[in-house]
Amino acid sequence: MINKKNIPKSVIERIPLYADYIKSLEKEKVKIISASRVAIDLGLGEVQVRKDLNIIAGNGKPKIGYFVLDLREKIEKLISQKKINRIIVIGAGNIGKALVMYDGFEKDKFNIVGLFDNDESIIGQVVNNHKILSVNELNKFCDIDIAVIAVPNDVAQNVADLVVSLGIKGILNFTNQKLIVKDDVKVKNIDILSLLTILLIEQNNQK
Amino acid sequence: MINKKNIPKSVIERIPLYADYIKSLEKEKVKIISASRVAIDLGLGEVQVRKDLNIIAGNGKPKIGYFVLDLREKIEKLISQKKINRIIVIGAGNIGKALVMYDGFEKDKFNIVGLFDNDESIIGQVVNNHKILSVNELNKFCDIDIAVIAVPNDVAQNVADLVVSLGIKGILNFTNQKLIVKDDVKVKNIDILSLLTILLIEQNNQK
DNA sequence: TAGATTGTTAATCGATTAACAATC
DNA sequence: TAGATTGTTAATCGATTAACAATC
Repeated sequence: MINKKNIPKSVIERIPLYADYIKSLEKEKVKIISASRVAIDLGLGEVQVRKDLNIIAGNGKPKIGYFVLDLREKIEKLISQKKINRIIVIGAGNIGKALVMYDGFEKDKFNIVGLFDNDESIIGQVVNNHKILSVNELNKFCDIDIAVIAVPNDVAQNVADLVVSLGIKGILNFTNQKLIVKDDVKVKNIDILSLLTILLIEQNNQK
Repeated sequence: MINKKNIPKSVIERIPLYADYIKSLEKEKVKIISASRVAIDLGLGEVQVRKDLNIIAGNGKPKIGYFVLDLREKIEKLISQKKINRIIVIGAGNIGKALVMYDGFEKDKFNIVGLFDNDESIIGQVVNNHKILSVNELNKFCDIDIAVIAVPNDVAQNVADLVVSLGIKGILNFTNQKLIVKDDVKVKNIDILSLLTILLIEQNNQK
């Protein structure tokens, strides 16, 4: 694959925001948009948006703006070459089940293709059309883009090791455990207790 | 209240990590710890830890290190004056229910004191000892530290407005919707679709 | 041409890291 | 005293913002 220019981390993190916004513009049949308009609508700085869009798409027309269609295509290409991305969820507890029940995925190019657990007493149960499978069957699945880990903290690292050994390159980690992985594997953490704690500190620190 | 020295955002975000670590040291009866040991155990830079601990506690003893007990007390004070912090969950869908079922809260000084929804057909149901209440009853609750918003996107801002009007100063937002609030109200977003998208971009961008 | 908008270069800001001074 | 560890000051790095140049 041809090497892309490296996009700064901070810009990458804003791409989903732009993606949603561009989608809404297309729905409203807007054809052309200026950076300043985007900035106002998203509550960002104008210069920042101009720079971001330049990095992301890089072909705005002075005096005119950006073609919405082109922006959408450029952003789509950045996000993924594939139309549908395959996700597995490991851990069929409360969080795992909630994810499988969530119906916002299909619309947004994510497809949950497997739900796994190691608890014999629930394997075989069906949650929203997904049969809970044994983790032993994990290796039968291929071409997985992202694994969601929603197991108890103390087995999280083991599960991560397994997932990495299968060649999966993206992990969404719902546990409290900091996962150690090779650095070509990307991990995002959703640590609810930490976020609650940070909220308390920020409240407390502001008085 | 006396004004504290302002702790940088980046340091605040690492405090939960240190807090957990210090707790584990106390469990193992460790009395004294050095910054370099902390750095190794947490996989952080040594200088960063030294600076963080200095900001957080600020009374390390050269040649000795930090007293674990003192670190724990300083961190606790930063996190909250209160022993137990009161949380409400708004939205008794999959995510809301999963949160109420989660049993890691009590141990960690968070207490869910109310679960709310506006769907008449589920109000009155009981989830893990929490009766689902009507959002109309929200105003009967006081002294709430954090509201978790787990409702459909299109009503998220309304719920946020309500929550803010009740004087709540911390929001954990599970919706896709960017919430607009007064700036003395702190918001943390858990946007699963965005995180999945960022994972795809990072994978794609690295090839 | 003049004005609006993009794109680029420079300045600022905050966070991290490196080098060194202080101290028990 | 010497060595280990903290604390501080300076350098570096990345992200944001400001100022300006380019252009349709």
